[in-house]
Amino acid sequence: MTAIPDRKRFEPSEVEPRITRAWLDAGLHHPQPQGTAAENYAIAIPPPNVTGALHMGHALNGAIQDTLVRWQRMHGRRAKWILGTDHAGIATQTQVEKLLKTEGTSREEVGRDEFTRRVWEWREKYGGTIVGQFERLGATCDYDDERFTLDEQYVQAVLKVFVDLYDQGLIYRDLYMVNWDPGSGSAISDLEVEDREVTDTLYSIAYPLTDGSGEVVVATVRPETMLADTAVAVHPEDERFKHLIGKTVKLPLTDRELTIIGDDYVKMDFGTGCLKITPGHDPNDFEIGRRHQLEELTAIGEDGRIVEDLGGPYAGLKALEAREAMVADLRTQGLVREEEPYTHTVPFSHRSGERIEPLISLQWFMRMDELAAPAIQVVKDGRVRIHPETQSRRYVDWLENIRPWCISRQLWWGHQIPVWYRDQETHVGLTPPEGEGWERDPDVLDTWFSSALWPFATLGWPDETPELQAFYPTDVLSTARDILFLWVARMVMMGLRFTGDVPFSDVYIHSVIQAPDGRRMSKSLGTGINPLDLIEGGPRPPVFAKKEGEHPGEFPAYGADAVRFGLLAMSSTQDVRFSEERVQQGQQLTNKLFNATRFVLSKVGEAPAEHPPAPLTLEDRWILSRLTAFQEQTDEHLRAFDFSKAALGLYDFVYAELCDWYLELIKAREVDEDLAALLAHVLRTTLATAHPFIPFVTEDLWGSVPGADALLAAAEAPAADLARRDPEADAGIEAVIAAVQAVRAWRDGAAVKPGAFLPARLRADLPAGADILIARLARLEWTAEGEPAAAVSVPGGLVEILASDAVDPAAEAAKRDARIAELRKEIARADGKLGNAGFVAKAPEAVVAAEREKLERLRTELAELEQG
RNA sequence: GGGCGCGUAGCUCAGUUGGCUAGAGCACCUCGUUUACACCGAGGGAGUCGGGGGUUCGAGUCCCUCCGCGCCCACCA
Repeated sequence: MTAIPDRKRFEPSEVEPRITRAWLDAGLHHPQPQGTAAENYAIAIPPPNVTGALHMGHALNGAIQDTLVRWQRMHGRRAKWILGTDHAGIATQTQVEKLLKTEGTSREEVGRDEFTRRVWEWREKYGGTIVGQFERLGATCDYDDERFTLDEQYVQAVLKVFVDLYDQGLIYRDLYMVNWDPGSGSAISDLEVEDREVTDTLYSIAYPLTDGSGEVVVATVRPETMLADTAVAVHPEDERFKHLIGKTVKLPLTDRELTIIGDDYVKMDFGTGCLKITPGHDPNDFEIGRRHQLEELTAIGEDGRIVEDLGGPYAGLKALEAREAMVADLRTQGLVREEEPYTHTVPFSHRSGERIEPLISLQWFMRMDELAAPAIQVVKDGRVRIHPETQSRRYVDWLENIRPWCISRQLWWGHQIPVWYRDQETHVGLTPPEGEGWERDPDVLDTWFSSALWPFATLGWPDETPELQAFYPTDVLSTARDILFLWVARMVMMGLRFTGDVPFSDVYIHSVIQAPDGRRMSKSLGTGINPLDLIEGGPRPPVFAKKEGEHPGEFPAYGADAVRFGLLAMSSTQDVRFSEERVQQGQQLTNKLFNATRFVLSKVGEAPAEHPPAPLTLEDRWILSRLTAFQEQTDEHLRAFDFSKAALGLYDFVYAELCDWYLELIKAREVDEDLAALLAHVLRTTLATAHPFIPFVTEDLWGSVPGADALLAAAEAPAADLARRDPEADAGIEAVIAAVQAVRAWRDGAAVKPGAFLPARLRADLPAGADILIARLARLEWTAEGEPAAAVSVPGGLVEILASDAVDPAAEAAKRDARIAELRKEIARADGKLGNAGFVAKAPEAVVAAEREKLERLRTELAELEQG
């Protein structure tokens, strides 16, 4: 037991490093792989990118997961928070490419092997940053067992999954339209594409009929793709054009002829009603092309330039340059009928930010329908529960409409696809084929392919390891909404397929924390905060200025507890705006606990560590009752993933019930052994219950509390003692509080000296012992002598303030009249309600009775006042 | 175009299956050097619950409609 430092404030910066050390030394973050997954508790961290630095989302999610893990650990479960990082293909490769550029070289120049070596080197250097930042938050991840999605063992798991799925016919290679990202020089999946609104020019271009009988006019925003047109389509029912079906047109700028086809995809009322069909460069046209067995031509290559064989004079131009040149030529030929600005949504790469170029290319795909069905089932039958519930609908909808997943990426950083080619032969396997002349597929797998195996590949799968035995399936997966499909759904599918079990039983989708103005937190917008700046102090970005226009100043060093508390308190089932006040509230809470502990310790000395004795007084019974309720509610809120309520409930208990009332109520009491033991018990239980939320301050204080040995983080949380629930004491102290508040309000209004004890008479029906407490906190002195000068309504009656210098009769009369008016109004309301035959007849009896009781109470109070 | 969600005090948000005089934190005002805490305590003002309509004895809560905002999904050139 160590003495609490003699200061008036909790100083996180002094405490946190020491406590972190103690936790790490104790090794509580690293449970032995024993027992079964059912009796143990596990959370797999959403692996941050190795390139990443901690942002608000990590901090919030870190606070959530650590709260859960600590809570379960303190309830006796072997708890493992699986830690690791993701190799993050595109993001990491881009970083290192940038680095190479500063060195005046490039990926292509150094070659694949050297490039990969450089990425590893880079990873060794910067990859640890984010893990250290989690430690700073107080996160008790399993630092002794850190994984990386490119660890040798993990690679083996990924390759095995690929080979198995290939053998089972779910993975195949196909020539198909993909989202080509010119930024990364790779295909990307549908989920990595985001739509942005763009204003383009919509060109109407005339295609002359070959029989010279006229022309059809098509509308397009991408004239440069016309070199790959293979048809013109009209709606088969379109009276204007249906007679043209089967005829041909001459494709301008070329010598080719296109057939006019009918397809009901074409909207008659949009554009010109004629649609140029370019299967090689538009996903819809691709579908139409396959329906009509059209040729699939490529006009724009993977480098974003017009290709040689179709390009003619435009070959080698970038797509946009080609557009200008072609439109100019079309104008010269008089074929541009109309040009108008046109705003529409266009796909962009989520990663590189460049406009997607739909291209046909040879890629690896995974068929998803067969995997999706069981993943839908487990959510429908509750084996996987998604919180909040509304998200499960999104999950199911997406899976029910799932499409093949393009899993190959034209990158060098990642899991290289285990496929080798030699002439017409293909070898798919965990090891290279025998013989000469084989060449391995240069592509790597989509990063999410390996992420999908995270909950079991981190535990050693496919080997039947003790870790897998002890911690799979995991319990909770906590993440942001945007990767429900990218990651969560795929983990469920892969988990079911390869382990035969769900990867986790609960998915918690947390809020996204936005800037105070409602924008996304983002570094480039200047709307982001580095959580470490909140913890340790740092610049406050302008959008976070306390008052608009004022200099934003600096964040004070709030400390990790305050930040954790603040983030949990502001979180919700939907997106929320960042609120520095909540963090401040957390800081105040840590300080309050610190001082409350100092106070209690000054009272209890070496209190016995035993259970509290039978409580002696009304307030003792009350605080034990409230403490029990607090424990129960905290558990309940955590079980429901309601972190905000849990955090705010903690604040309320500590501030209101414990400090404002209980500690004030006992201040004047002599602290005997019983009271000391009780105080120590209440303090220990409070610290233990609060610990998962604000681990540093509670751990620090725990070291000074009698009867609390070793580390709080490793201690067993005291179970809520239901026998201590005491409705009678609850009601009793509630009445005391109401009475004290009423008298205080009266005193304040009457400008009575705050320190003065006023003579008064209690004419109210209150539980035994209440009178002493009221007198103590409201500064009254009960006496039989004296004339009443003022009356204060309290539960069960009133307090008569007796005449003294402190009371001004005129002011009293005015206040009494005001209260009488208020009462009359409320009585009229209640009277009207009870006079309503419908109400009395149809409302539940209890409601009617309560209303009657209330009316009675008000009438009594009115009578008392009018009489006085 | 579909789907989900939101609009409650100056700000950020709670308000369980409709039912005590609609709440909290912060901000604001007043008072207080009561030895745990001024990063504190006590007290106070402040809301046509986005608008309109409906169901009901009773609506912040349920239904319809309109307005404003956010997110997700979707192939209109």
